Amino acid sequence: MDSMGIMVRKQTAADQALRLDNQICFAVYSTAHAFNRVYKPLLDRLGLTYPQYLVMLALWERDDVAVKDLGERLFLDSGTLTPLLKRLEAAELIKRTRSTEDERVVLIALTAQGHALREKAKAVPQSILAASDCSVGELLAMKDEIVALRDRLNAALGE
Amino acid sequence: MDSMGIMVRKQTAADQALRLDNQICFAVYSTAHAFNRVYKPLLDRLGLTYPQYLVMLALWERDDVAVKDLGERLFLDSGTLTPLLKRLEAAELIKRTRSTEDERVVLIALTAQGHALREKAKAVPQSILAASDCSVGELLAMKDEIVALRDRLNAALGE
DNA sequence: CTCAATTGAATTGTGCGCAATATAAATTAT
DNA sequence: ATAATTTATATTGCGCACAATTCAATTGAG
Repeated sequence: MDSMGIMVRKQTAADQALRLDNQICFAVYSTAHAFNRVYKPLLDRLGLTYPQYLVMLALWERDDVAVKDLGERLFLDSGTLTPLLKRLEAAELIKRTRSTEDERVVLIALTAQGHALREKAKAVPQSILAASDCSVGELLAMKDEIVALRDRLNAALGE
Repeated sequence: MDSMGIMVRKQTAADQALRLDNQICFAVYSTAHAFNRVYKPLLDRLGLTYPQYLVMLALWERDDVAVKDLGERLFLDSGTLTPLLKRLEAAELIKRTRSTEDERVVLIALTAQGHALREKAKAVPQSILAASDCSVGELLAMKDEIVALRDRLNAALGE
């Protein structure tokens, strides 16, 4: 109520918290999509989608790894990775082979083409940096903050 | 080459930039998924998915709006929104009606149930805040930085 | 050693996200 | 007024994400 006795909606903290513009989750969600859209034309030239690019980044650092291991590094499960990896295999960028030591494990290794693609990919980060219109230092600082948030969120899940 | 004349791979800036851990895009991507996983059990109680929750947040601020308008606020197109809105209509949270002034336009309005759901949703942000294990001030500061980045990325798209 | 429990991957089903296309309504140009 | 263009939404197809389930291989308890 205001002083005239007319019903006025009180803007509580809970009301404020529900505003779209106040939500960090929406900021993160919409920025992820913005990144995806900036990456799209660059990755089209490599014949990769953005999630496939992430898988290739992980494999360029270390391959001959289990699907499980890849999933832990990328925070993805087999439901996402299995079909994605089959598409990368169809594109002859990776090879999937059952481990002889443990027949449950499928090992992912890069093919020669998969290794070679890394050279073409080297140009990508530079383009992204340009699109972000931001210094490397600023981006790395933000990255650290966001990763810290992600890790706290993931920790909350495990409780 | 090192001093012994043995071939040693030089770690160039381009090599560093391809490291998964150095990529802000992966930080944003994986944090968006982490948020989604934290939201899931909370939103299940409301019968909403996370994108549906975002649509409801937007509508609680202003409804009786065109699909186009909703899309601009959420950075989504009709290919995403049309089926999502049909599901919200099936759940009787919203009503879709053709505008009489412009028959191309579909107006989205909340139903009584749609309005009512807002009360149940008020508890959500508090739970997210707790999971993020972060002060409101820190989160708002990060949010502003991320939104600024998103806006620069989107601006780069328009060029 | 045997059987239950666990583990790693694959499968199924649902819901985004988006490019490309289609369609109908409105606007503009001629 | 008619044709060409633009605009708003819908549809189709593909590729994630992820929950839930299945299945085979491995491990562990008794």
